[in-house]
Amino acid sequence: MPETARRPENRYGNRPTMKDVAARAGVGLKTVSRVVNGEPGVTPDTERRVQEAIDALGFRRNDSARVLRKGSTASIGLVLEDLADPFYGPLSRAVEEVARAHGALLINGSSAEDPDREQELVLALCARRVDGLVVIPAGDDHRYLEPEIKAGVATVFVDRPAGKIDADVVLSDSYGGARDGVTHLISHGHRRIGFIGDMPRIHTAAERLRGYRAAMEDAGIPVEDSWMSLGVTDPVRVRRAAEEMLTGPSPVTAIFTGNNRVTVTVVRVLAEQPRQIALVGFDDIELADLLRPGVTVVAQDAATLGRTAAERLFRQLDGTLIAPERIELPTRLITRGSGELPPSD
Amino acid sequence: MPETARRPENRYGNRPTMKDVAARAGVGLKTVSRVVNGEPGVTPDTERRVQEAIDALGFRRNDSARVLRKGSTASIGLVLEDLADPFYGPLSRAVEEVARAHGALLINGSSAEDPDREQELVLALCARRVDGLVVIPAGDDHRYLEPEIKAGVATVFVDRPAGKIDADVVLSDSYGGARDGVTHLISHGHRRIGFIGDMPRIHTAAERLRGYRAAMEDAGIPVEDSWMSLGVTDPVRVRRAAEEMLTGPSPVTAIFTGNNRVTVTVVRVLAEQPRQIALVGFDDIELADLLRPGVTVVAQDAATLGRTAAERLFRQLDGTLIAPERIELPTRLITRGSGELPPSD
DNA sequence: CTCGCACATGACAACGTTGTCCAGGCTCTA
DNA sequence: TAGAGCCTGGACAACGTTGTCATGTGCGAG
Repeated sequence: MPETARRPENRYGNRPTMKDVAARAGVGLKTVSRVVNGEPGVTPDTERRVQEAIDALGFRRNDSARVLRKGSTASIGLVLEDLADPFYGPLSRAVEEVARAHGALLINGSSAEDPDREQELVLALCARRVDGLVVIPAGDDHRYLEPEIKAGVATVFVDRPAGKIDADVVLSDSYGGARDGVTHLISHGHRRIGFIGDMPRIHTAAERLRGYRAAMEDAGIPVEDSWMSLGVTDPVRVRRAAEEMLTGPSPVTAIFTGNNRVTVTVVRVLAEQPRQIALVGFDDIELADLLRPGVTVVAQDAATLGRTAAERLFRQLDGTLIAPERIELPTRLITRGSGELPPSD
Repeated sequence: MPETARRPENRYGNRPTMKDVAARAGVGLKTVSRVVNGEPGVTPDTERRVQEAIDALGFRRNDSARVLRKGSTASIGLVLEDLADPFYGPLSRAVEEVARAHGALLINGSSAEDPDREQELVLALCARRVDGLVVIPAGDDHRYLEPEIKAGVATVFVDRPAGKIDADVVLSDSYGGARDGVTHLISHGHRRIGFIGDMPRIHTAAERLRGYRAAMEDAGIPVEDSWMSLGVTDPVRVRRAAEEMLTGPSPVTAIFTGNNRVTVTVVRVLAEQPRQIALVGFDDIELADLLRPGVTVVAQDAATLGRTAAERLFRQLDGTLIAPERIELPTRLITRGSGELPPSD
């Protein structure tokens, strides 16, 4: 039996192919293809016969083969830090909506803030020949993407800029937002203001820190080291950092927090304090308006971030876009009470 | 020129193939394949030559072709209601983690609670020949999936059961959870208790309503129609529904809410009321512990839901699993204050 | 020295689809 | 009635990879 088995034991059983449909309908292979794709040049009668065969066999076109033949996968990849983070939900959804409008599916993965995992994911997506990539970078060196981009994979970075390559970037004005937030605290009489943020190797964290420093400098306030806590996001350490700022030799009367997770923890800590401490947080958080006091935040619009990036991606694919660009979206200060508390000493 | 162009104008430019690598390395096509896949039977020297050619050309294996040949796509689909809903973030992430552990990518889409869109998405995923599907159903008839399941697409439904087909289901004990929550209110002296939930055509909503009714009946309390509001989730209508219950002829002293979105809105409404109204909500919400009073909830574990479903999916693929099963995960009552308020009249 | 064996390598078909091209049958017109 | 032109349908190659099998080479044992 020199002939190889007609059908290997695939995971997806033995699904009917166009050939099977053609045989059953008594027509040629290509005619089935025409019917399936709604191409012209098929008599209504033939079409009906083919359609019957399709229904009878439960045929469904194998897009893998189609992709191989056509070259475009009609899918885009989204690599973000953590799907479970409430900040990325709306962003992800916005990207999906745009993809859907362009008839593309969305493949997404979480990098868990690990550059290696980011690269692994991105390259896996490239191997699948996604048409484009929306990446929220974890690493700071994306030269590994150069051959891919050159090969035609549309790429847009979101939330943070790409490292060491020239690419489209869509981000919020972290620097300006943080400066506004801290200036807001200063305008309410605060001078000893703490900052708790993520590792400065993360671009947004560094920018927000820069905004904090700028606001303080504009007001002529020298910043003490003990007021700043960097690279701290897990609840236990944020708690300790906040408590130290509040009880140190030069205790702060207000805190600016660098992202939603830090803000949530600090809200908890402040709720336990005997005296009232002002707070402004970067990123909006749900129910912030219902707390007493309400939490004043510098809000960024995650959905717009995602939508803008995805639309830019598809414009790259259209060929409408030429040069990479950096788009910065403004933030919005939402006052709810916590940022308007006066200094308590 | 009867010969067709060697390379059509693909979206992804002209990427090098194994053939190109083979030519450059001066070896056969199959040898390149062996190197790329780490198969044995290649001299170190040959391997080095091939590897050099790969690096020089920036070759990356085309997984579309691989998929076509091998039959398995190493990817699974997740269809949920809305990626942006904080309840689905952790679920989605959990599914992704399990997929990752099995070397699979995750393709996901939002049905927006629209049965047609759900079907469209699911079938698109099937056409891509995903190995399996995790579906949070929007519709209540999934017979359209029968040919797919028969063809070998592993399928697990989450959060709500499949309609009219026999399939694996993983869900929370909505009935028991709701009954516990309402019983909790009754045990704190409430008799006029309101219920605000989603459309009863959604299984979880119906089950929670059933739990509410059961708890009331167990306590011998006849339920008045004006205490129940069904099919209402958007903030404006939830607000109106809540206000009507509070001011009607037989005003409620406590409210049980059927999901996180409803809970959030009701919390807002209750914060405006002159008298204190007790509240227990289904689904935990972030910062619920920081509100005054804290929000008592019936919590379900979205991550465990997702993880359980995904693990079951891969056990289907292993062939370890035979018969479809229905797995019900317990809920947990978390008391924080709002559910322990006494009746205010 | 030779036979056989292990091992490295490559030729070839196949996966299921789509693009190209050609054949046959029909209608329409001169 | 013959030729031109259109419409329908099918044969075939190609997409880039992997599985099967055949070939060639070198080496050790008898």
